Amino acid sequence: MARRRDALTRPRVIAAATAVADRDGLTALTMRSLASELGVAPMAVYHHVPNKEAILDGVVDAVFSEITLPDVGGDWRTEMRMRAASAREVLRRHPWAVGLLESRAAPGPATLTHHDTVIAAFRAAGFSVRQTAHAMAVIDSFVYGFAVQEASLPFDDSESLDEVADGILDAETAERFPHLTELATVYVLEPGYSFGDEFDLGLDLILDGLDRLPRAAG
Amino acid sequence: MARRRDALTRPRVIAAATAVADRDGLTALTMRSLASELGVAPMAVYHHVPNKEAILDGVVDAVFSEITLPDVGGDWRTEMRMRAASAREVLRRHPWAVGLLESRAAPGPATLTHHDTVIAAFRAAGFSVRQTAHAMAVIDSFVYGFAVQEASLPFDDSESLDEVADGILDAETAERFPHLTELATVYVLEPGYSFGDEFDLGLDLILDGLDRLPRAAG
DNA sequence: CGAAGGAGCCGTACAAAGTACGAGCCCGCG
DNA sequence: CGCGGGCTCGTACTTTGTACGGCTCCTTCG
Repeated sequence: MARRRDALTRPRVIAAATAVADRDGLTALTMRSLASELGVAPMAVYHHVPNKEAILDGVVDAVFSEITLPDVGGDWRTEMRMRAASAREVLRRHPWAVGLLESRAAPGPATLTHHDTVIAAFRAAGFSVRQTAHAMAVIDSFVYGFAVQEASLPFDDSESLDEVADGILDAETAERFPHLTELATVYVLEPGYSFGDEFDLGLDLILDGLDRLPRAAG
Repeated sequence: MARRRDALTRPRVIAAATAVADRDGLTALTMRSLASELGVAPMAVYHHVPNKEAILDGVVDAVFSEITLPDVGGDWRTEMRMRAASAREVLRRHPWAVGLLESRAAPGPATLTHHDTVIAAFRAAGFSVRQTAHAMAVIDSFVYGFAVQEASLPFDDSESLDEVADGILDAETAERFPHLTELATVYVLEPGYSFGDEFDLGLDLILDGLDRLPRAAG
């Protein structure tokens, strides 16, 4: 099929789009920058993809494919903790992907595979269909929402957030938002704090809650 | 200050932007459509706002201001349930807002007020600073993530999702994703199902988990 | 009451981005 | 060796954000 060397393909287009978004941000991902990344003229891309929307769909699905799938039949808490951690890591590697999720209705094959496998893992652990739906809704909401918050953090985790705080927490602000200021100064701004740690705390809280549900088999 | 009648103001600009986004979607919110909504020439807007980014910042803050604040000193579970429900409802009214959250680093005054009040409510209920941070991280992640998922649903909740399902769940798909198909057919596609119900379930699970934390005073 | 000044508004124009259209090129097959 | 068609490209049109400078009308002060 590949007539000439290094022929363009849909996967190569998607991969290049991901690379550009990772490197320069989602807004920098234009048909022209993408073509440049591929070493090709802008219009060449359109023979492998109908439009930019399709590229974004493909990119989201590619991101999903990076998430490690749970082992069906393994301990569900272990597997789900692993999957959630992997999802968070992937979404941290591609922060722009979270914003894309919201606008994409049609899931791709990797996304469907992901969900199917997760459902299988829950069912194998004795969760009822209904419980599985509940469990996935909570966990996925938490993971996505956490990713949204991480993406909107103005610093790159444990970077000099003092500077950032200084910009926001001036004297007047501190007076108007005393509780926010307290939280920031006595906790968030302490050395060693990492918002990322909240992920494990929250996830454990949710997994504990799910563990408490009455279940058929263990 | 308002020299002529119906003078443009920053709040009016933000409100009009919100209206356009609600009515026609975020992509339809352009400087030109916004100006048209205001009955004004495109460039007129720039005398009240430095650029489009500032409008989006303002819109996000305006959305936050719509969320009902918790009553500091009230029962924290009741208050937080109410706040979360309000937040979800607001984000359902403005589905495009979720995607904006991710790209906006600088919080506006309404956003700061919101967070400050929530912190105050937790602290008043006996949560330590650290526990408050944990609690907010879980709850907010859940709420945002749930909103993301709701926004990406291809149907308007309890609309004819049979049609949508028919499009996705053809014979081949059903074979490749058996667990997904099972979940869909025996639960999601049953009459009376609403993804929104998962919100209350998940929220209760989280609030239960928070309730189990050792706390100073009630 | 009139002139000055500035605030608010607008018309024009340009750069960047998505993409339609049709021509050119190059490969494998006959 | 020639041909057909898939891949690529150049050009150009539309839409969007926004810089620049002019116009207009209210407010203020003499």
